[in-house]
Amino acid sequence: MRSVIEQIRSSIEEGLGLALEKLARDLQLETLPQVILERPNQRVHGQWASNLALTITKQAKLPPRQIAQLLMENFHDRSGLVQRIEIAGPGFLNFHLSPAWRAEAVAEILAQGDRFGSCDIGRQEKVLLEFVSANPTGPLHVGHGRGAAVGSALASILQAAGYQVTCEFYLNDAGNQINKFSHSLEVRYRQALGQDVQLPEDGYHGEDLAELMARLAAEKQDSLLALPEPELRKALVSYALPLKVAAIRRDLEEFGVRFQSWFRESSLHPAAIEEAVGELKDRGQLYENDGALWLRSTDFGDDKDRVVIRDNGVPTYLAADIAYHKDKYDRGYDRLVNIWGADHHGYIARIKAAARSLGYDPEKLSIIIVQMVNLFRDGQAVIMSKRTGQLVTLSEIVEEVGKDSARFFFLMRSSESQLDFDLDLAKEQSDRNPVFYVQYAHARICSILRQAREQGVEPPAAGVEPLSLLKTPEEELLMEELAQLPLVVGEAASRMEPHRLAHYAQELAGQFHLFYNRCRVLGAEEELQGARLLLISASRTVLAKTLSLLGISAPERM
RNA sequence: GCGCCCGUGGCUCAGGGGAUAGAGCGACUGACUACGAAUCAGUAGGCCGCAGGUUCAAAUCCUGCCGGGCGCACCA
Repeated sequence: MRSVIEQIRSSIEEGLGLALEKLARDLQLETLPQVILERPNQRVHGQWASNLALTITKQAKLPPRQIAQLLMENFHDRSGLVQRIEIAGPGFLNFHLSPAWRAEAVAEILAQGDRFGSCDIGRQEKVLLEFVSANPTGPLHVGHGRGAAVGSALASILQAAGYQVTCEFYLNDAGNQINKFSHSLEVRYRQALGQDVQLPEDGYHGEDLAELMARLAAEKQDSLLALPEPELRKALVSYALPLKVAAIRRDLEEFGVRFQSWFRESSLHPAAIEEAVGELKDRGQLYENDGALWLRSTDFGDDKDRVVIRDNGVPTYLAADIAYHKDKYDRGYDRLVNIWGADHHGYIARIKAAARSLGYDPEKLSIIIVQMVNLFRDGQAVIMSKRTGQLVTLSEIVEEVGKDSARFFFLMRSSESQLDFDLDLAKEQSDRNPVFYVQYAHARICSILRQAREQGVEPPAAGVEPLSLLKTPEEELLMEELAQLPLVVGEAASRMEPHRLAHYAQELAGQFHLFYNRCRVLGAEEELQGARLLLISASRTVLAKTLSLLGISAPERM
């Protein structure tokens, strides 16, 4: 089902399309542009505008305003909600809607409740959304936090936009870094037993591993040292790895992030990798050089060819990742989406090249790059170093500033911009903190509704009629803002940009606060009071829905 | 050197072919004996990094430069 605002838009687009076709016949135009409506940035320009006349002025060999005039004469509106069309500026067509549209839009919100905001641009396509996928060799840090926030919000948004979404975490539980992991574990275990051994330079220096091994040492003393080294390391990994994975899972849950699927890299070893490599070989995409097997990724736009099987016969990380992506493609999704940190952007070309080499459509695979996060405390950048294990973990952030604030900060900027995360601001419970601004609007509404109940004031049955009483500019602006949600969800989904929802939340909250300061709800004349109660109730629904799409709570009291 | 991202009011960032470039914070001035002042109103503040080009129209697209970040492994 399409929302009122979408129906109006498509009705105008359709009418304009027909007008254009007629004009094209009269003037014998050949190529017709697509009719796209835009929201004018100024209210005096109406609710919708089209630049159609400007785009065909050259072809038509007529001045744009004259074309606009012809289009306007040929235009018929099916929705019945277009009140007036004007030609403005260089040749824009501005569509002004009749006031009833706002009441209809708000009535729809009240009728749909938290289902409002959905749209169907996804047409139930199946999407596999992979994100976080951190190595289970250490805790999640801030960077993972941003990826987790963006991924989980995007999942909700895509779902609301009519996609079937599966969230997947790719668990690197095999390969070289597990070897390094096991080495570090052994060192930590021996250290816990009092031995003087040092971590390798490229080992995992986090304190978390030392703690784990101290616990194990307390439990088993030195009994494990009787094992030969490979067995010892294996035993340490099988003790530590599940605990690390569980810790990651717990940190994510506390951050409001859940995965339907945890895909283990180890499940690809060796059969799936051999199969993928075999297929590349059959397709002539591999060659041998210096004892290693190389993928001809330069054929498909990569900077250089890549080793798939090392000269010692061990597959590279890329080989596993190719097998993993082959598996994803073979599972039959319509779209694959990966969210990667900016430090992995150089990897895009080779994985896309690999997909093409296997005969898959690389267009199906989108990779969202999330830029780095810089933490600030007391106005100073917080220095982090992965090598020395000196990093701020996600759980520390959540503990310090709270889940809601952390999520909002991660989500309020475009993913492709670096993010300055001000810890002091994020935990500040004041008007400087945007997340409180939005939540406060919601709490304020709840407070009014609570008092209305206590006073025995009943809002009227929801419908167009009572809502038509709302005529002040603040009321109209609020109603218009509320109606936008399905469009914002659609844009955020199709562009895969969750930050649009965070911006919308702030705008909507702002519009509500403005209304609140200008228009008295309780104590207004009875019918108007009723209408306003309906309006704030719809506002509550839309604010709560927007926040829930972002994974942020909508408190009734603060 | 090559590749990707970013450069927009003092600060942090939206806008990514269209009409007078927006918001928040910060600064200044105002608004609570009525529903939550965690709010609202107003003022000041911009050659949208620079230079070319494409276009009826460029912050937006193209090219080149200049800054900043991140990558450039038979690591993951």
